[in-house]
Order: sequence, then structure tokens, then C-alpha cells
Amino acid sequence: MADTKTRILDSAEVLFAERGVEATSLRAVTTNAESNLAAVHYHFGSKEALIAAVVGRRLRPVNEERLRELKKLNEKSSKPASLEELLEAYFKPAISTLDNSEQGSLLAKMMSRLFWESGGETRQLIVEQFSEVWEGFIRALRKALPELSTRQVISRFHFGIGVLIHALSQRGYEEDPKMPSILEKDPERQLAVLVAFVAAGFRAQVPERKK
Amino acid sequence: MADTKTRILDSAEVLFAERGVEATSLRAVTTNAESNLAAVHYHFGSKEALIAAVVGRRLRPVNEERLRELKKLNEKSSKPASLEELLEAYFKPAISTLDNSEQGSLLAKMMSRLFWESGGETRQLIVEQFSEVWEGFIRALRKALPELSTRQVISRFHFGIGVLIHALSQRGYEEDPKMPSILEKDPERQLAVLVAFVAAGFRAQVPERKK
DNA sequence: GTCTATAATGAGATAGAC
DNA sequence: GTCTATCTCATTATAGAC
Repeated sequence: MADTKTRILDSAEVLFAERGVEATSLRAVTTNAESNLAAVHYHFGSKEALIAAVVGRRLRPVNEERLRELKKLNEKSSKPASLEELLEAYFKPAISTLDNSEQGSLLAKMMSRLFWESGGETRQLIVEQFSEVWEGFIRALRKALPELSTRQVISRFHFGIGVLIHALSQRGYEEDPKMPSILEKDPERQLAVLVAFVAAGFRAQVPERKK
Repeated sequence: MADTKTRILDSAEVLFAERGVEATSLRAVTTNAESNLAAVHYHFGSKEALIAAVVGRRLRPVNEERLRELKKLNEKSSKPASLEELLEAYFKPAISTLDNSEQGSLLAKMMSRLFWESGGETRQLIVEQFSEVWEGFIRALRKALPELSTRQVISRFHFGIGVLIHALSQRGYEEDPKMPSILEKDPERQLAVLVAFVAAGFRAQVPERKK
């Protein structure tokens, strides 16, 4: 059996994803981890700090891989990276990490929840985790799409993030007949579909004025 | 001053959006509404019921307008409605309602939060509110895009919903330099940009197999 | 490091006067 | 319909034994 700290992290991750962060009590976390309330405070200090640890453990490797992929693209040749390459570099780490983890869809839901649920301190955490990655990708996307204004690039990049988050977080609801599954089963196809959709959106022409 | 019931709804809407539903206590709601705890239980019965009332009050008119617009498109001519017309019918009620309400961005955030935060009962509420609308739009979208499979239409429709939710919910963070504003100021342009992005995504060709 | 026991707080809900 | 006061319960956090 893993050590107490890890068991608490694992347990918290599952429960945060299933019920949401606010709705999950530390008691539920520790019971599930076959530990006790005091252990959380010994290892993490507070519930807020536990949340940060749970998020950081999963998000850090994803964003590190994104930066590595981006660096590879930037150094690869004198030509700027293409739109599709950049989107793939951004989406792939998220999709593959989620597939390799035993938690699977739960993790995706936890991340998307965190994105919205966070008020105040937790939001700060998210912004910090992402700011370097976003800056890097937006800079590269501007080079790939010189015909778009910076503002348009940022806007459409966020549209793409919205697609990713929504798609990932709807996993696990496949059983519901009212909410048919969104993503393909095969991770390679998932990635291809997402990249194709968002890339086409990036290249869309917006009509000048409404008729 | 509005009656107590309305003041409670207004207050709850603002606080739910700012802090999240779980994190908002009924005490905070009633203090803000210059009322008291008992009034919530008199008018609504429970916190869960209050949540449902807050959501329903805003969501119902939006979804009713969507269904009206869809009906208009279906009856307009013998030709099936175009992709752009359908997307506009879906997006416009959300954008214009949000602009007309004095709460503005708070309301958008409340909706997007609800979409994710909801575990169990509250999720049920969301699915019920949306199922008729989604069914109608997916049926119409299939006619507009006969070259796509039903599964692809559903998947891409949800991608579009992801874009809408994400875009709307990021309103109000404009002050943060790390998170530049996503949407145009002008609602007409917002709509045009969203429709163009999602329509292009719908029409994207997905490469058959990865190289 | 781990645990039991308990403190301190805040939550949703309710009774009953007005 | 509205309000104060209170009930009951669950939460985070901590003290202190081992």
C-alpha cells in the first residue's frame, strides 16, 4: 500500500472529481484513504493546501510536457510551427495523461471543475499554473497566423480551450441517453478530431458586418 | 424595493456566480437580500430548491427563445435551415439575455458553474432544462449536415457548447492581465465570431489516419 | 508519523411569536 | 409573510497520547 500522503492525494482526487471540491469533506477523503483527519493537516496544513497539491500533481506534468513540445517545435526549423502542430502540442499532453492515469475521466472532470469552481485563492493557483504555457502558445500562434490580430488569436485560443475542457469533462456520462458521448474511444482519433475542429475555427472568416 | 422572494433570488444569483453554489451559505444570501434565513425556507423550502429556482428563472426564457427560433427556421421554407442559422438561433438567446440583464457577466458565470459544479440532483436539473432544446437542434443539424454521422453532429454540437460556455464565463476577468478578454464588446460581433468559429469547426475535414 | 478525542465554528432547517 | 431564537448536525482544525 502506498504511503499515507499519496493515499490521501489519490482519495481526494477521486472525490473532488466525483462530487466537487467544495462538497467533499476532509472526513470523506480520509475515510476513503483509510487514514484520519489529523493526517491531512500534518501533511498538507489545510484543505486549501490539499486542493493545491492535488491539482498541481496532475497539472504540472501536463503543462511541462506542453512546454517541452512547444520548445521542440520552435527549435525544429527556421519556419514557424503550423497551427495544427501547435494545437496538437497543447491538446495531446492533456488527452494522453488522462488516458494513462487509472482515474481516467475522473481526473478530467476534476480539472474542468477546478477551472470554474475556484473562487479567489484557487483561481490564483490555476492562473499561475497556466500563465507561462499560455504566453508561450499565444506567441507561437501569432507567428503561425500573422493575418489575425493578437486579440483574435487570444480569443480563438480560448475558444479552443473551451472545447478541450468541455469535451474532457463530459467523459463518464456516456451512460446517460440524453447526453451521448462526445469523444471518440481512440485517443488518436480524439486528438485528430479536436485539432481539426479548432484549427478550422481559427481559420474561419468572420463576416465584416451583419446583414 | 422588490418583494422578499425576488430579492432572495437576485441575491442568490449574484453570490452563486461570484463564489459558487456550494460555497454560498443561505445566511450570506439573506443578509445580502436584507431578509433572514427563515424566509428562504418559507418561499423555497430548501437550498436545493432555491438553486433550482435561481437557475430556472434565467435558463427557461433562454431555452424557450431557442425553441421559438428553431421553430421559425423549420417552418420558414421547404429547405432545411443552414448551419449558420442554427448556430445563431442557439447562441443568440444566451448572448442577448446576458447583455440585457443588469447582472451581466455574473449570470454567465453562474450558468457555467452550474454546468460543472452540479453533482447528482443539480445535474439532473440541468439535463432536464436542456434535453428538449438539444434534441431539436441536433435533429435540425443533422439535416443541415447530411455528410456527417449522427455521432459526429452530436460531438461537434457539444464542442460548440463548450466554446459558448467558456467564452461567456470568462467575462468579467478582463482586468487580469494574464487572462485577456475573450469576447468582443459588441454583442453583434460576439455572435458573429462565435458562429463563424463553430461553423468552420463543424465543416472541418478530419484526416483519416494519423501519419 | 499516526491516531483518538475534542474544540470551535458554521451550516441548513425549524418552532413559534407577531 | 416575516422574524428571532434555537436545534441539530457536519465541518475544519487542533491538542496531546503513542
